Amino acid sequence: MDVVLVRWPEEDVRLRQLRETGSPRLLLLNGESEPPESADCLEDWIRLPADDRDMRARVARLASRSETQQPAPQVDGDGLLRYRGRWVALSPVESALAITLVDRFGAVVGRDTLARRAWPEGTPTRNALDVHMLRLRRRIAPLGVEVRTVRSRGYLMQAAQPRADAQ
Amino acid sequence: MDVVLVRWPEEDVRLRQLRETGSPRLLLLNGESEPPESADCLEDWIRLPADDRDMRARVARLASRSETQQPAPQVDGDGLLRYRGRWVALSPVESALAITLVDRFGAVVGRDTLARRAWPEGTPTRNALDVHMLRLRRRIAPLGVEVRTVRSRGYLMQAAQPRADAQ
DNA sequence: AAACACCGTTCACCGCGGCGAAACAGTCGC
DNA sequence: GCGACTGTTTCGCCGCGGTGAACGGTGTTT
Repeated sequence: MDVVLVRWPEEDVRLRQLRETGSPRLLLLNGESEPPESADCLEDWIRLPADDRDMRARVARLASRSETQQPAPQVDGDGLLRYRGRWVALSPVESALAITLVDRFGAVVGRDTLARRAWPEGTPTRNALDVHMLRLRRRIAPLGVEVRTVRSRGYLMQAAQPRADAQ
Repeated sequence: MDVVLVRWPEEDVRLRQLRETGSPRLLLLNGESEPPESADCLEDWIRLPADDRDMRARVARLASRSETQQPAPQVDGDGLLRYRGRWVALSPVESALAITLVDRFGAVVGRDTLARRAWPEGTPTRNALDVHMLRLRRRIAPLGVEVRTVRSRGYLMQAAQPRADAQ
């Protein structure tokens, strides 16, 4: 959803409308005006005159909040997994698995679901899925994407978490 | 909860700790630093030198948000306990216990209620519930959730209280 | 006050099964 | 023929659920 810029306090009527509809909005404070008191997470403000970078950063933050979703990777028609401007090539089996995982990014996908997508005719062996998952993991690691195992439930793809093993 | 002021980018180690614990924080940007990209509603930033009113306004807004936001954890259909954007996988028994506790987040749940939910056919031994509760406690601790004992009444799940002892 | 029963915590251990990972082998395309 | 892709076997770790036991705090009884 687009972030709306509102001059404040001049456009307070418009501001009230935006608050009701829940639109993300950035208030542009003129001169010595008092900052608004709203605690709404979709509202922010900046005092004019403002650094252009700062304004863009606040707009971007509001936009990111309004989407609520973390950005998911994409698998294009050529078997490339794209994420944050970078990509890696996937093999056919890995593509099928990645598409299924990306489709439910951040949520668990069952082993049976993955197996059906990758081998509609029937899984070759129980272990085949494990091995391909291992290969997929290693392939996508450089992009900052990881596949976590949820024991006896399935696998989950997400943005790589900062490792806590440095202790 | 008090709002913490963090110099940025100098104190990025401290910032990471605060993000993990979910403490509201205001980043003080030095000179020409780039604004941070976090979309977290409990994080805000301001560029130095700053108007004192503006700083107080942002601190007040963060404080207000941290008070109004007391989200309960959620147990999704795949046995993941989610809290503040992070999650841990629970075993089946732990899921049953966690669902019951989350259902009455902040209130006491009797041992018999928990036992019936986890073992509808009857508790295996007297000790089973205690052991699983111990395991659940340790599992959810990294999320900042704790289970407190109310003697002869039951257990209570809540956001982890800051420890009084040094760490 | 001492003894006791009750309740809860924590640890060590076992059996089972899911999953990870390496190594090897077969197939296909350039 | 070389490398990429795929499938299989094998080994072994570790998560999970359950049990017994030691330990400690609390309230009650004698």
